[in-house]
Amino acid sequence: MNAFINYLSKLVQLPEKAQSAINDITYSRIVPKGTLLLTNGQICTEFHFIASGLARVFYYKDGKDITAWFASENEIASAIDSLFTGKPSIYNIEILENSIVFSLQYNLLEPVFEAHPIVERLGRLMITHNYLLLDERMKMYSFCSAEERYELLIRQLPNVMKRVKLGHIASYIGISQEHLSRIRTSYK
Amino acid sequence: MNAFINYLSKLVQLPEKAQSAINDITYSRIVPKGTLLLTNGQICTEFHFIASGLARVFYYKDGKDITAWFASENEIASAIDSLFTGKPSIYNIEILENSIVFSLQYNLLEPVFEAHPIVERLGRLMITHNYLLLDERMKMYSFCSAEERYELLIRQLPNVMKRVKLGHIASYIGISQEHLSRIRTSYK
DNA sequence: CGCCGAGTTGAACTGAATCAAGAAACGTGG
DNA sequence: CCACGTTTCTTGATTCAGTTCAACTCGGCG
Repeated sequence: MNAFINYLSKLVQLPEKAQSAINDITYSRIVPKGTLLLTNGQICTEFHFIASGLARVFYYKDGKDITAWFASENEIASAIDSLFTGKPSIYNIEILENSIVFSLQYNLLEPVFEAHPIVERLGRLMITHNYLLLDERMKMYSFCSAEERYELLIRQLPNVMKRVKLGHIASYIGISQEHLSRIRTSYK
Repeated sequence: MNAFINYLSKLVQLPEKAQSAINDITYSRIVPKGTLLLTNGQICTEFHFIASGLARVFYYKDGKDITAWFASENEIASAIDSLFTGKPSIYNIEILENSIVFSLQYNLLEPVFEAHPIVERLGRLMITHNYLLLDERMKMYSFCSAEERYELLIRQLPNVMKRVKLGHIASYIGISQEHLSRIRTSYK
């Protein structure tokens, strides 16, 4: 059982057959730091499970690079806007550290859903989980000051914080790099 | 076929049996303006389909009332933080206009999922849809000015805009009521 | 050494909040 | 149908959080 199936198995009990059906449409590889798994404008047809390493999802707004999401060990990185709609994505997916990535080919998933309703459930649970995360983030965004957002972040993603550039974090919580730098130094 | 089943049928083709299984755990009623379908601290066990009328989901942050979501005709209103986790909700659900509401008892849904995998799919698609909406909103939040957010809003929810109080809209887009008032008058 | 990217610091500026007061709109009872 | 209080919306003045731009520091690396 590989790292990806192991991750999925924590969400639902997956019978052997369902496991191998998923494996059949998934491939794994070592991805070097700096690789772009997706560039904006492309259609995203895979979703990526980061078995080890670190990825960042970002987009451009008025030429500025805005971090939308970080995905570290045992997390998912994908351009949901494209994956679920079939339209070109506005997101880029960048690998920040040498990583082991499992990529599931979403466009081959439909027959697996048909054959294994348990996988349908798995999909539902995974989206639900991410929906709750996003809802949490949304609440933090509206009506938290820059300081509060920073404090929440170091509680929520302490490990990621140490591994990424300051500018990436700043755009993730919606403030300028300079201001984040000041907040940070004012804490001790 | 009632309004709720009709709505669901646009997402997936629902066999008769699945329809009646859903109907069995759903009840409809007329809810007068001003009713609170949920108060924060309660556990939310139902999700509500607004067949006609208007609802608002909100929470309190430092004593201030913050709108998290509007749901008008053919939309869903629920406290997802509680519904999907079983924990008490931070949200309140308020009916803003006399409404016809279909309430599905979520805690009775599990056996329906078991018996009808198509309903599992329905659940997945509904969450996916809402996830994309939230993602859209998140992007608008980060890195759009108050004006830009207002403009986006009148394009996205033109009908809701005319029916709710200014303060509700202001907190929905994360600005003060006074500032929204100024923005609004500066447009013509 | 000297360059280069990343982070820090400073000063001026600005978008938006807050506080406070007034103007409309609304509903209710007489 | 009007008078009243209550709620909602607008307007003004002040304040503040956070941005912007520019200069500077620091550590790594050819």
